[in-house]
Amino acid sequence: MANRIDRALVADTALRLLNDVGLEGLTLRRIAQELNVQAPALYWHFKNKQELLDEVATEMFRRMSDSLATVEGDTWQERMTASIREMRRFLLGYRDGAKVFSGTRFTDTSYATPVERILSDCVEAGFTPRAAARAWFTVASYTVGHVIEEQSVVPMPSGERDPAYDLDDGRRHRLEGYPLTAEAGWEFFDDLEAGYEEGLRVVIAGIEAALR
Amino acid sequence: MANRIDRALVADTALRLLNDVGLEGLTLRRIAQELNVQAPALYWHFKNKQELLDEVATEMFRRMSDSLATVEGDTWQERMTASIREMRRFLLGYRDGAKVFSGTRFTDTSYATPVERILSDCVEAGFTPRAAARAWFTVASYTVGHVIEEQSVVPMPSGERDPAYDLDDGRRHRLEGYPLTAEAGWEFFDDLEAGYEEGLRVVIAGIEAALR
DNA sequence: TTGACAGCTTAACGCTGTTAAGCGCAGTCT
DNA sequence: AGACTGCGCTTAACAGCGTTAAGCTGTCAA
Repeated sequence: MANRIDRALVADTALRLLNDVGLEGLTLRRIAQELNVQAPALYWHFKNKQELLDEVATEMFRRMSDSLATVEGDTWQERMTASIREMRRFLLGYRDGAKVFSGTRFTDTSYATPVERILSDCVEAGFTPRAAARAWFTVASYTVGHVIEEQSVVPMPSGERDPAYDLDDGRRHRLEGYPLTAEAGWEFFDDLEAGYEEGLRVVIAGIEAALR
Repeated sequence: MANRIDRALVADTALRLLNDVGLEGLTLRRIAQELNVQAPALYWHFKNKQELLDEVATEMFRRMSDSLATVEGDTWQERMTASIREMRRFLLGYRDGAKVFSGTRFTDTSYATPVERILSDCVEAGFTPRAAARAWFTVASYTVGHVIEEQSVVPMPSGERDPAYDLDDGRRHRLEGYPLTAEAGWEFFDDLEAGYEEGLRVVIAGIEAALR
């Protein structure tokens, strides 16, 4: 009778749902409900929930692929910066995006096209293949690690901050005697984007200095 | 009758249990069982499971505090490298250590002492307080991001690899036409420690170049 | 001796991921 | 045409999850 579902449709739906209910609320029953289907139906298409989440992460990467691969810039530094900046933008675009993305296994090789593009751009700029790979992993690890922290401060893509991270007088008082640590909190939590960008400049500069 | 429990004992027990059962198996009932107590008893000491996990992460950091703060080295580069290397060692020492650690809120200010020590070391070396904070966040984000990926390849502290990440012929065949990507997998998955160290050298070099 | 209250137990709730069994329909083969 | 096959789903159920409510027990103060 009704429309059949497949892996792609499930991943699509789960990804749309993610922004409403978060990773914790992303249950099989909730996904199934959105698809007008019963929960066990999902087991026809995925062997378990982890495999479904892997497909979701893969779909996330597929959606950013074009943006990562088609950046412009005169130097490899500019292009790598623009690429990874796009990746952060996409991760921030999904609730718990970085947590969903990190440590999950891609279900196919659709990631290969944009990655190959980025690596070959580096190689053309004079990197050895190994150095290109290391540059990418380094800048990607930094970005994922940073965005995970960012999303615990600002959980929703819409942008409201978790008040637990407010830099209020309570915090200032608790950290009396630790002036640098107190100021560091301000440096990190006040303007997450500026902080990320500065760290990104650091990593790119490091690649320039240590890997070329 | 029996010994009473408190937050510290619960966090201790949970942390010990973590290596046996992993983050997924770390349930309130399992923790309670280990403490010879019923699960709801934990709610006397924590308002919910997240608060318990926050305490676990805080205890993780407390345990690495001394190692992070007492490193030796002639230059700030050596000392920062040694510090963050210790952090990775500790994170790898707990199953799912990086996932537990990342994005959780510390429950007290016990983190401040070692952080203050590290930041002041940078400031004495000529950093502005803001640059010191940024340097630390950058290198810590890289490390946490990297270790999360590492622990999805090598889940257990004991060291067995997840065979799903084997660089077998299947993978080589799937990535035909993407030579750089194929080699990048080798670069990343073959020797995780060497890869981390090279990325760390990159980040430190970047701090040297962009933040001094 | 009585009362308060910290710290636990027992019982139960609604929810979770997951499995087993069975149903209905599309397409193939005889 | 009619039986058969098997894909894709349903219904029912299970053990275990986090969490809440209520009640019990021992300790200490008044």
